[in-house]
Amino acid sequence: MSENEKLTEEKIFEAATDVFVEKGLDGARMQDIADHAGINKALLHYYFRTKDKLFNAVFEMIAKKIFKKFAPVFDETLTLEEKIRFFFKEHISFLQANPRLPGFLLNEVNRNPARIKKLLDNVDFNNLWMQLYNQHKDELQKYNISQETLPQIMISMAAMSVFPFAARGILEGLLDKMGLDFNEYMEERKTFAADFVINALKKQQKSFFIND
Amino acid sequence: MSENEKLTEEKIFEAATDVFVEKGLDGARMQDIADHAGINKALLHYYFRTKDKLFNAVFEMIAKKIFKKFAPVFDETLTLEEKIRFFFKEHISFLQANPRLPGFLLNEVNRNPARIKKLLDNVDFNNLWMQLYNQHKDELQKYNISQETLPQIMISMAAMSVFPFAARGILEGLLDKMGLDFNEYMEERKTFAADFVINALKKQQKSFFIND
DNA sequence: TTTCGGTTAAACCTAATAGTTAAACCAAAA
DNA sequence: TTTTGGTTTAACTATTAGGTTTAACCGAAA
Repeated sequence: MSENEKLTEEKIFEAATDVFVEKGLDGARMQDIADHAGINKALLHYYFRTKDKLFNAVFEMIAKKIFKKFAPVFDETLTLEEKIRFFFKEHISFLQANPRLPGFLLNEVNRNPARIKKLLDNVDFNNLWMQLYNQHKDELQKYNISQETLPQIMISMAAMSVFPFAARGILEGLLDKMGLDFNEYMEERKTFAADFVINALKKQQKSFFIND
Repeated sequence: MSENEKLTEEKIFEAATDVFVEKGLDGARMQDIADHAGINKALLHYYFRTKDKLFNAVFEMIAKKIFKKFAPVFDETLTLEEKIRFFFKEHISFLQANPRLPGFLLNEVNRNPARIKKLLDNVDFNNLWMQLYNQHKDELQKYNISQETLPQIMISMAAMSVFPFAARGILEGLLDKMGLDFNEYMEERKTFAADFVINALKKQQKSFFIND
């Protein structure tokens, strides 16, 4: 019984995820979610009393899933360059498998910024930057990168990875007109973005060091 | 009379722009737009028969406004480096004055990609890339940049400029926790992004050239 | 003064939607 | 066999939203 219950709840949750991601909070319909889950509206409300509760559950799950994907950047066992390559490879791969998540998350957060507050409050970003800076102190100093520019760099990396998916509706059509395929383009981008960022950082090193 | 008519139409249009940008197509209410415009619902429908027609008018205006801001990149009178600096300064300034436009545009295009098709069909991108490539042939060859990587570079630039605004709901809270102000951050970003991209490109030059 | 076009007010229609309710259903456990 | 709990069916409520209608209003032009 409780087995069955879990199964139904999961079925609902997955259906709700699909519908909310595709249509957004405002555009989603409870009937549509019930249909997707293969159940009826009464049962849907029996499990998740209101649309809002259901949405919050879905939203929180997605937000956590996405933020978790940034974690490897704080993994200690890799060099800076390795981290950058690893990040783009992993992060873009994740987004290729979940291409609609960025647009969904960004839009819903913009509509209601309070939603993300709770999740953000659990993270000490100042500490994270410091941790990251200390992990790569020598590399960063060699490249003449101060702790204050770390946020600019990190946002730039996130931007290069996430933006094409958030702008997919435009980009896909644009690439299509040039005979390019979005997925191939993103495949290339994994290495392009890594090279791009690494080059940008290396160029910042003090002039009396020799580039290799 | 016709003067007055134009004025009312503009009033409605501006109100509709505000409401649609803030709430999105699904979240916007015709009554809300009428209230913002200081008129009643009957008159609103008298000027723009349906919500859809009104939205399309607003959407098209915004899309054109945004795309126009990319035009300077194809201006012939600047060097590549000048263009890059000019682009970030101008584009980020524009977005600072219109911070919600990116999120709005991206979201509505993702919900209904067909919306952007018409506008995209009027542009010959292959030709634009070629034009751009020819304008800076010597610089690009010196940096060892092929015509095929131009789209990657352009998207990266768009990403670096647009993404922070599209992700404003998250970024603002994040920066706040570090004692940073979003607007100051974006002010810095105008030069950071330009330096970043220029460095990345310069680093690509063939190894037997000397970086300066 | 009359006419006319933009405008208002208010009631109205219709469809959709979130959420509720109550009775019946049914498979599995007691 | 009886009980139980997840499930269905289907009708129902209340509310909201897009859009319509009609009569009245009002300032300016003829």
